[in-house]
Amino acid sequence: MSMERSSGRKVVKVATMRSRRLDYSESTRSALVDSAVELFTKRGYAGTSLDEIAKRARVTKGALYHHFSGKQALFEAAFDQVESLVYDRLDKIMTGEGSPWERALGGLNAFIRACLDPAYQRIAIHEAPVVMGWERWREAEERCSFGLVRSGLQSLIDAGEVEPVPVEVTARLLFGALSSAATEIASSPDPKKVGAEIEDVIVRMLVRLRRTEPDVSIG
Amino acid sequence: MSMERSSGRKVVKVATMRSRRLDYSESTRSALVDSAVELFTKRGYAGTSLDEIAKRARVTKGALYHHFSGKQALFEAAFDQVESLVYDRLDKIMTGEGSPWERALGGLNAFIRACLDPAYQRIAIHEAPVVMGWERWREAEERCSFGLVRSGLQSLIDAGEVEPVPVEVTARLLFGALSSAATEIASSPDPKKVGAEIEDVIVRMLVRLRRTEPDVSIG
DNA sequence: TCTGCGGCATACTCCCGGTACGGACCTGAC
DNA sequence: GTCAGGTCCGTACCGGGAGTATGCCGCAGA
Repeated sequence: MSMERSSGRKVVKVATMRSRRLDYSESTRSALVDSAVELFTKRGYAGTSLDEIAKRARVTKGALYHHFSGKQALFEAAFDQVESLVYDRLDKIMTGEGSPWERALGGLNAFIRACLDPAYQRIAIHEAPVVMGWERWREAEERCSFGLVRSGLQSLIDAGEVEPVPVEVTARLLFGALSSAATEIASSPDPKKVGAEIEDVIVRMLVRLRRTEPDVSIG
Repeated sequence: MSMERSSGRKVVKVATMRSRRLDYSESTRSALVDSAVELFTKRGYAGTSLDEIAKRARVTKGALYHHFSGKQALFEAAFDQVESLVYDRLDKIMTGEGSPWERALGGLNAFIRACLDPAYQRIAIHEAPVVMGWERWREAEERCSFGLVRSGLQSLIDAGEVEPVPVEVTARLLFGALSSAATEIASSPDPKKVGAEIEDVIVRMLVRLRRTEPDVSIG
């Protein structure tokens, strides 16, 4: 974003310096992605024209097609941006400190909070499977949010915290429940309240799966 | 479909008889819906043109726009058709004979089998929320499949079969899990196997919620 | 038999995704 | 310096598809 000129100050040229051109190019690219995220979130994929996106990024379709092969590719870039933000947050929690149980609960809570973001909602959860095609979406989620859900569940089992359920299937069901819950939360008049209710029900479900009954510390 | 002429046989005109014109009209309408279901299932909403749909129904866009206000309206008609088929089957089971527990398990099984139908998959579960808008989709599901899930859960609780969980939220989570499972099942190389696995996990979850441990007759 | 209208076809308009091409500007070679 | 080549982006255009305007054809009611 900061595109200030060096205002006369002589800059030392260390080795092959990164060209200013490349900075500009990257800047317009990210402007396009930002614009896409915003408009796709507001009006959806089908309801947004490339001209609008380009205009909002203060360029033309020419620039857009220089950076992206088409509308779908731009959508995927927007998807990546939105998804990676959530992933980073979750990953930090899930691989952080605390017991597997605490980390799982923390991750659950973080995911539900992430679902309050309209962009994540509409782009990553709702439209992505339709726009990108389900196969491709699943593949992408494999490396992102869903991957964390599965590994979280796996470590709970490994740690002997919960009974050995079939990981793959259970994780998919859990992720599906969470995804739909996401929409429910975001479109409810009181998202925080509904979010808390949902979290509560899921935690109680998990507790039921627990082996060690004593010392059940629910968030 | 049966458009046979009366072949000369004199037909008695009882009161105001249903006009032949109306039969024709209704027939083309349903032909359009059938065509839409088939093409939307194969190529998706965005990938299907109205000309294709009309052509497959052996009419033109003119007829299409006579019966439907636009592409979305036609999609909703296709949605209704696909959804009502599944609903009828489920409703028959859920309100049929047997204990609440048996009926719930039967309904679950029927739903998973319904998910093997590509049309239900793609139209009702996948694209409907995006095409119709999530609000409208939710409203429609309220009266259809989701309504059955909730009422099924409710009667389980009323009958004292499972512990009194928050019905609304739990039903939503369950429905979300089932919906995503639907896709998983249909796009797997061995749908029947995956379907059975998923059913198994969900049943085990329900069993955990059960109050009366003895005499647990699963499937 | 005439009129009205429901059912449908034809011929367009407009919007939008995608393509072709050209021009500005930077960069490196000589 | 300058010239070639390449990157970055704007402009003009094309084709397809959703939606509209309009008119014909034939059945229904008088």
